[in-house]
Amino acid sequence: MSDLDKKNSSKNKTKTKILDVSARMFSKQGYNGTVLRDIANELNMKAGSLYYHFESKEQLVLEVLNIGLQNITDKVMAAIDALPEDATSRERLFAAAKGHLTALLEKGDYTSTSIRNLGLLPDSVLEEVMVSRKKYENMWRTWIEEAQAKGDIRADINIKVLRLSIFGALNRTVAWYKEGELTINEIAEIQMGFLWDGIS
Amino acid sequence: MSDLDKKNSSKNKTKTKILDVSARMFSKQGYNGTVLRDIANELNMKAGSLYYHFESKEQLVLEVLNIGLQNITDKVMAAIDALPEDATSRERLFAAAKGHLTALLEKGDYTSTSIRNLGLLPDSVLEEVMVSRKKYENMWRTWIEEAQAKGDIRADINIKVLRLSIFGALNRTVAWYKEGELTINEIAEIQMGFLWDGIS
DNA sequence: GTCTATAAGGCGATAGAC
DNA sequence: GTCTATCGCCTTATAGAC
Repeated sequence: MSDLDKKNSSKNKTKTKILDVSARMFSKQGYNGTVLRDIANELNMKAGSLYYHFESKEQLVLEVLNIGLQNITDKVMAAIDALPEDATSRERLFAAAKGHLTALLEKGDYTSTSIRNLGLLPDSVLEEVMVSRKKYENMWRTWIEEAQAKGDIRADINIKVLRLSIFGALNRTVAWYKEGELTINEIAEIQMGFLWDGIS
Repeated sequence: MSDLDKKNSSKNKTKTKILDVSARMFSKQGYNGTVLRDIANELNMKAGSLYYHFESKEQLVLEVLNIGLQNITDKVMAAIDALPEDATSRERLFAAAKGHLTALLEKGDYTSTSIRNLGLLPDSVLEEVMVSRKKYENMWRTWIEEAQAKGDIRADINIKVLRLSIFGALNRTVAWYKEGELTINEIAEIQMGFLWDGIS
């Protein structure tokens, strides 16, 4: 039995449901603003029962964060891998942005838990999640450096500030995105378009 | 005696100190992650004593939020007012961004409390602070609309997404800014430069 | 696997002494 | 204005029945 099968087997169905509800509440109300009783209530369970599946609240939020980061990494990697070998820097960065934003807004409860709570979590949790977070950021760093090396991003551009500005603009989208008006891909296209081509 | 004098008179010195400490802790640890005993401890006081100055924790955070918004509005308005009559759209928006970022990073405890906690606060607090927040956002909306009307921002630019992207990029700066490397004005200049001129 | 019951401690807030 | 003392409630977490 593969890891994936195990994850979705009935054995762990309850655990998955707990994670889903937790992700939703952590991302909406914050880690400190979410109490285990609320999570249990939503599942018609009692708070104590959660401890059969998780050994602590910290462990629970840690799993949510790890799944979120995995989701976003997978989505962005898939978007990049789907590109042809000879894709331009522009295509590469726009594809990455679309993947990032899709993971954030579509299955966003897990991913936006980290955005909403980063800096507000117990230190022990933060430390554990930082490693994979740095890895994800490094992927972007690489793509941006390559684009600048090829001359597709001007040499005078501060790419550290650029990367942080991209994350800033994209991540903030969770605070104002409403389904219906613009598609996720359109928003990513618009936001990256500002940066790539300018607005003037 | 003017309002300003009253604010700084010895009569309200303690209240001001409580606000300062509260702003720092709310912005760093979040509203729900900050307990009144921590605030009192920092001031060599007991938690109960805070209630001589504030009627509740909600009232306390509300005052912090209002001061923060006032700070940022004042700073941005001052930056705009300092411009000559015939300033260009570019100068206007860059000046606003510098003012915004300065208020955010320099006296940032008050201002970043709202950024850090928005959506994680009691509804009653959120409602009260929304009015002035909308007013501030409307100032930006106006400047951006005027710039597009003058043709300084291209007609095909989605200015709603633009405004939200500017806030996203600028506000996120609180998460990574370190004194020493780049000045606040340089960061604002760089970030607005990406948007105005593009990076390619 | 989930329940009830409860421990052990933290929280915001209040009352009254000083 | 600040203190001590405490109330009433809520929180995470555990133990043992079912």
